Amino acid sequence: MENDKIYVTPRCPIRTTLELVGGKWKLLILHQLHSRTLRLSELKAIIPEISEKMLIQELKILVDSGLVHRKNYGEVPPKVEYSLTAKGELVQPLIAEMKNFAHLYEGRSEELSQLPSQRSDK
Amino acid sequence: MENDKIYVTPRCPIRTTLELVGGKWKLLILHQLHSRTLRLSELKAIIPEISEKMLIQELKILVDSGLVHRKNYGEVPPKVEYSLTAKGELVQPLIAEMKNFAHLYEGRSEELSQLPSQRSDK
DNA sequence: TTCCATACCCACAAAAAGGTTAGTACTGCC
DNA sequence: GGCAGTACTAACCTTTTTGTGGGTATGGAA
Repeated sequence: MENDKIYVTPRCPIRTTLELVGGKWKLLILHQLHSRTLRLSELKAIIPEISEKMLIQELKILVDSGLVHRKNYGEVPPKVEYSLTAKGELVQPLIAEMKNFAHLYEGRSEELSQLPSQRSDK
Repeated sequence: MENDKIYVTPRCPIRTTLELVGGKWKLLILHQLHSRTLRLSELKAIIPEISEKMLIQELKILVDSGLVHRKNYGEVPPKVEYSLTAKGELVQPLIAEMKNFAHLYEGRSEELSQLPSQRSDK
């Protein structure tokens, strides 16, 4: 069996996650959609740095990967609402870990020694 | 914490984390270095898909950001060992969450004791 | 009629990320 | 001398990602 040499290549879950939520914007979008519904224009206002094209493009990818739900009201002027799917809500603990890591990384060395692997459960 | 009108821009922890461990390779390298010391050639063998240039480049960034420790033995032929710093070990829960997310995304939430059927993606 | 607002699309350009190939320095081995 | 092994550098190139500036459709308001 493969014992010593565990190559990272085959179906690595880290890579899977990277493919799903990697890049500059996806996690920020998913974070803003956490437990609420937003329209495109609202997302644009909340994340002003993202270009409209990027926002639309990333939302489409997230919809295609099943993390975001898109509800089109078919009205004029257009009205479309975005929200997280059940799978999309699964990124929440990941985002929480990222926040936690960033805070620990930024000069809170005192608390380094006291937490081996604090996990936030719900 | 997350309020209605919180813009994502100013010193967002998600962005901080993205800057530190974002990209295609950093998390894979950090994962391999978890609680062990590896030389460049060993990392190269474990992650065969990464080019040597990328590996060196990413390692340098990780050293600069204080996540990885570099020990140069000053010998000839060169011998350099890489390991995680205390801050570097902090990414472990993050990686664990990514693994967890990937598994949940792929629909293994309820079939823990079952043999999952081969899924061909990637 | 003209304009507005919304959620898009498209062509193109710039920037970032990643990859390829070559070469360096040093020592010990044959 | 010629070559192998190791951790790197540097020049150059390709691919991917991100950004810019335009345009579309529709119905109602002005």
